[in-house]
Amino acid sequence: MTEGAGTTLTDYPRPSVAVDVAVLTVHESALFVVTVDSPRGLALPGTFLHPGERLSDAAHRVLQSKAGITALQFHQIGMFDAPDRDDRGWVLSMAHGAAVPYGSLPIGVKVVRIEDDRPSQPLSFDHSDMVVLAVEDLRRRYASNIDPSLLLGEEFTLLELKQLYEVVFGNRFPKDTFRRHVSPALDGTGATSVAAGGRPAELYRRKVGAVLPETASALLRS
Amino acid sequence: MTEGAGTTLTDYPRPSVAVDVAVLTVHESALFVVTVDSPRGLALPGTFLHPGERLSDAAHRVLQSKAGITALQFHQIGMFDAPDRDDRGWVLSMAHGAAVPYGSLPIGVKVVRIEDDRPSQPLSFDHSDMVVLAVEDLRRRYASNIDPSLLLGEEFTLLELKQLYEVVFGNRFPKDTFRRHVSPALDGTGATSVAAGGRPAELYRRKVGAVLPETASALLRS
DNA sequence: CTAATAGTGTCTCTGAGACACTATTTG
DNA sequence: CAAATAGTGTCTCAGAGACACTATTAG
Repeated sequence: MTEGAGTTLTDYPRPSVAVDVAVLTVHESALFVVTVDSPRGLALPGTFLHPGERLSDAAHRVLQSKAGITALQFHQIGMFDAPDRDDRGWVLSMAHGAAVPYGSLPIGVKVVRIEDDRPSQPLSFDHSDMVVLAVEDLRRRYASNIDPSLLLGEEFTLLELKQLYEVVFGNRFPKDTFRRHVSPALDGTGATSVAAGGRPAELYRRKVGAVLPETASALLRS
Repeated sequence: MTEGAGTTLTDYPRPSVAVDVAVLTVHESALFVVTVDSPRGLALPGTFLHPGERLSDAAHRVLQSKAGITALQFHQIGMFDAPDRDDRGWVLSMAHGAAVPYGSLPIGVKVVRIEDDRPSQPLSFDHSDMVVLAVEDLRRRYASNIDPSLLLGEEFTLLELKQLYEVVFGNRFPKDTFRRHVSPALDGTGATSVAAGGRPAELYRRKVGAVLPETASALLRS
């Protein structure tokens, strides 16, 4: 690999490498993405990579420091490499996706609604494109596994799960069909949620290692 | 995004950014990946990013210069960022995947067979992991579209397509079931291939914009 | 009781996979 | 003709989606 034959690195000018994170969340039957105010306008939280730092560590660091957010997993969405994408110079940015429960966000965090799979307000740089890709990645992951980002807690009712999936995929699902698609990947605890004016719903847990069948994907993407 | 508030870039040390390419091809009923000899052993073709260069341009450049290969599309597979992954220093590498027909490879190109979804010989650095991800990406793309990398030409018979898919997915498919899954995404030309000891097969073209249904994915991944 | 929500039995109809048949070529 | 490969008609059975019914709570 990688150039020449020696044991020294080339002395080409090197790019700055940044990390931007699209933190998605669900609230009021809609998807939202966390944003911060920057000198260049509304943007995703981002930072430059520190020496020797891992990309996911930088993603973790910037969420903590700029928004007080702790996310469990970061997913590489794509490297944005247009030479003129940042007018401060040559900056490559590794876009990351993450998802956190709305209730875990610190108060004061700015979120932008996602409508028609795009941010409802334009973001700076190429950050809107990053959000689009992050939503696609979220759907791909949610079509294979049950709420892998733990937007719901460890236990949840099937209604809660269905409503979450309806927001993530922007679709409606019949309750019986939805149930039969996802239940093979769930373990029912005996416990029930508190009744909300009707029969109490059973609480379910994700089965360890369970994956949704390909047929579930067909339903979800209608 | 991205640190501080000013209009200047930070003066942190910057990583070298490399591009490595896993060029996959199909030959003798098996998947292969193109490799090059490097001072550190068998490796994927790779190069450092030149100033202002796009990642895909670097991928194109390294294939041309190191192996004489021209690929049509490059897919970002993942950014490999372990700080100690390269003993020459701090080198991030953007792994790319590509696929080219075996017949388009220049003579003398070294290929390594892929067995059980891994290179049959260990590669240097983290390049074996890159190949694993490139194969996954290839399958994801081939499950959604008909031979999107044009490993077959513009026209092909259904037998050729089936054999290609059997290699890519490491599966066998019944000819009639396979046909019924893929034919909605194909246009039949009237023409036929030259007979090979039996009835000549019709030649098909990819329908523009056609995608394979989710159900096809279930068959392919058996 | 009624209202409200949770969960399931069951019917229908599509369509995937299997099998066998027909079609078209070479020798 | 036989042999070989291409392509299709059709049968069966699983299962997805729809509908309606039962179950369990609150008031």
